[in-house]
Amino acid sequence: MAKENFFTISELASMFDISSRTIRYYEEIGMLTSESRESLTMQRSYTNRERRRLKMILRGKKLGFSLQEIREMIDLYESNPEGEAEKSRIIEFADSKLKEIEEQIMQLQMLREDILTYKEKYENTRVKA
Amino acid sequence: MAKENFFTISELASMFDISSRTIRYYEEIGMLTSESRESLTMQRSYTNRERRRLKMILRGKKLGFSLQEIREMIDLYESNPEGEAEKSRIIEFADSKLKEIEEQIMQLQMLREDILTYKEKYENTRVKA
DNA sequence: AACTAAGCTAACGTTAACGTCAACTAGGAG
DNA sequence: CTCCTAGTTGACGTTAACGTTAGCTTAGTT
Repeated sequence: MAKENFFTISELASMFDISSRTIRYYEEIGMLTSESRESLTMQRSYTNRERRRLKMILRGKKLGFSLQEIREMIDLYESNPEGEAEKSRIIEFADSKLKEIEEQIMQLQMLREDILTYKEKYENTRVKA
Repeated sequence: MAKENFFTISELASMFDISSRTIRYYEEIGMLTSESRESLTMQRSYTNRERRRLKMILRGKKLGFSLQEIREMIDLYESNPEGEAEKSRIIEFADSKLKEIEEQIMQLQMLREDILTYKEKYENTRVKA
């Protein structure tokens, strides 16, 4: 019943308004994997799975994280902890990321307040001439 | 009555745990200005004014903005609009930045939720062996 | 058959944001 | 006076994240 959703590289690229080169680069550094290539044409093809992964990557970028940091967060999503040690290591990592994110949210809210303040200052300012 | 607060470059650097080179670089690209140099020794000196500016710059960086974007936002704080046209241009810029920031906050909150979800998933997972 | 569009690999180019290093100077400590 | 520390100006080096170009293949069109 699964819809046969396969995308070419340029289709996937235009979905997110990025270049094909960017997608190949993400694969190059192991952040994205293409389905097993058609062994004849060597063309990459993507499914919704990769589309979601790419979406996560781009969200991370918009938030100011490096590709390396994003990779670690995605690994978090996909990791399957073997043993209690790894499990708690993962949970610790998640907690530290959560703290970081909450701090970032706070800072953004402060920045927002600052800009609002200055904006209002201008709005109430009589302009010369 | 103003306290005589003058900092050397390395003092200012260590306040924020950055290098002197970074501060010189910010001056190089015109994001930071040092007080009129001692014309003899050519040494830079900074006041609380520059300290605040630097703090804003570093906050912007932590939030993922480029130095160029940060410069524009700081210009916003310091601009003194000449004429109605510029005034409304500035207000429009502020509004667009505010939208961007609010969007970013939303995305961060979603990311936070995602990580929380995955974290709980792991916490409730029995680990093999 | 000839052409065009889309994809591929390999490799070099580019920009932002500094790091690093060399060669110099000014100000104290001993 | 000598040495050490901290500062200065170039200028070249570095890394992440792609952009760009060349040379090749395959698939579909006229």
